[in-house]
Amino acid sequence: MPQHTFCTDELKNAGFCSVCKIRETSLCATVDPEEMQLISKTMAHHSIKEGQALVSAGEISKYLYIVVSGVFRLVRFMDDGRRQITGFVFPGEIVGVSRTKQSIHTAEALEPSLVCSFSHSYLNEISHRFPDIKDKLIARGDTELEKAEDHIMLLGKQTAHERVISFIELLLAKQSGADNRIYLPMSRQDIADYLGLRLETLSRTLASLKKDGHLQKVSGRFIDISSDTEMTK
Amino acid sequence: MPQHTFCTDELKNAGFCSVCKIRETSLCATVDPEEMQLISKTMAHHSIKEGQALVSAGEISKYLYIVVSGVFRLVRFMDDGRRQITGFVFPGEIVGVSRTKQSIHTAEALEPSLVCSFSHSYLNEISHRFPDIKDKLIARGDTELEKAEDHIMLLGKQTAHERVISFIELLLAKQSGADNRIYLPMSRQDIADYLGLRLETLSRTLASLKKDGHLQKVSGRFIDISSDTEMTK
DNA sequence: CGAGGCCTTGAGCCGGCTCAAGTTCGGTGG
DNA sequence: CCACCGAACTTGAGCCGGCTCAAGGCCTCG
Repeated sequence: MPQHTFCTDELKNAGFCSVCKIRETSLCATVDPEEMQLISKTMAHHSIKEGQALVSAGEISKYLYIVVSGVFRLVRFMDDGRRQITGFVFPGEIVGVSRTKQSIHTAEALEPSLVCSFSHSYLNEISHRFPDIKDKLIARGDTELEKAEDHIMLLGKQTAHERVISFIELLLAKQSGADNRIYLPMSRQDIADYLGLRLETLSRTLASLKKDGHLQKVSGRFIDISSDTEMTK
Repeated sequence: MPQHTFCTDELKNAGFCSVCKIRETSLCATVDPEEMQLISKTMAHHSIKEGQALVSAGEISKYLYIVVSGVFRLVRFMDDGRRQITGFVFPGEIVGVSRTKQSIHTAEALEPSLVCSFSHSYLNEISHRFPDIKDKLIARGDTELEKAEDHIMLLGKQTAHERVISFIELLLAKQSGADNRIYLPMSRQDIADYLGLRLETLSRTLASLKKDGHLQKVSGRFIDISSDTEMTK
């Protein structure tokens, strides 16, 4: 597994919340340390293979998943096969919030990933002791909604150039790590389906951004950004 | 006030939850009748004038509003003035779920409307007695997310024709009342900004749907649907 | 070294956009 | 009641950004 991936070996082997990198920013932050110890022993961890679905469209998910490492795409199809990616899910984010309704999209791993899962009934149970959990879930839904609305702005009003730049900035924000170089966990087709563009248009737009000097290098799953320009189209 | 509006006189005069038409489908359904009586007396009702903003982009809303009658548009601008409507809010739906974050859109009344409001702190308080309230809020966020995702599909993958048809079907679902005739509470520009189309394209598409026989009549704020065709483009 | 994905590039087309007149309609004042 | 006005909507003509179809590179893996 190359080290540019979102999935670190460290986490793969750990299996305990104490070393979880995303714990503090996630749901678990509302639970006190002793309780966490307890949960840590009973909670299920899953390692998800590349391409595997965490939740599937039309099914009701009994579990809520927290992505520990890896990236997922949320995919939705129209009857005639047109595919839209409605979002990507990064570490610390949640899949399967709804405990009642059937999911409208499928969540597929883009790379080998780690998630931990809580059954909705268990969450409901411990929410008596930790009422913050429900507040967190409400807040989380709100954040998701903002993401969706940003996406709506992008699809409704932005040009191809703007969309690609927005997308690169999105990834940049997630990957504060390796500076100037961005790793794309997803294929061109995934990106195009997220941006509401055709594969070819995306490719051409990337090429044009390189020619403009916005990007330094575009090669496979890596993009080097020209550090001086702040992507200000 | 013409009777085709979403805002009925009955509700305007009432001011008490007992006659509220949307109570059973909304948040309040989780509260038992006696408590409702109490709330009914203390709760604030507001009548919102056409064009008035319920919440504004960039501001934190201290209140959660339930739309009792009327329709709102959720508006968001880009720096250069491009406008996107990210959604419409119909009776029974909620505005201002977030108690912490500042709103990213403005909610403006499309017609004289009635809302009732709860302060977030009050909601938090009574949620001890009625824990279902938080579950309802979580579920509500989830429904919103589905709406947003439908919108994303529409903007990302549908043609102009499909978008207009989807929109008409959306209104049809909200207005189960007067059959075959749809009333548009919003302007053409609002619809266009919702659908990610230009005003002119929307107008032309409506004209073409009429010529195709999908629509019988398109005149101002009314659309008559050809009852035989089930809009199956 | 060959096969098969995945990505890029090319050429031409078309759906929706732009710019620019009309047209309709509700409201307002004479 | 009519004349006028402005806002909202429709229609027309031409253009262009992104799509389609098709070929050509470039990795990866066997």
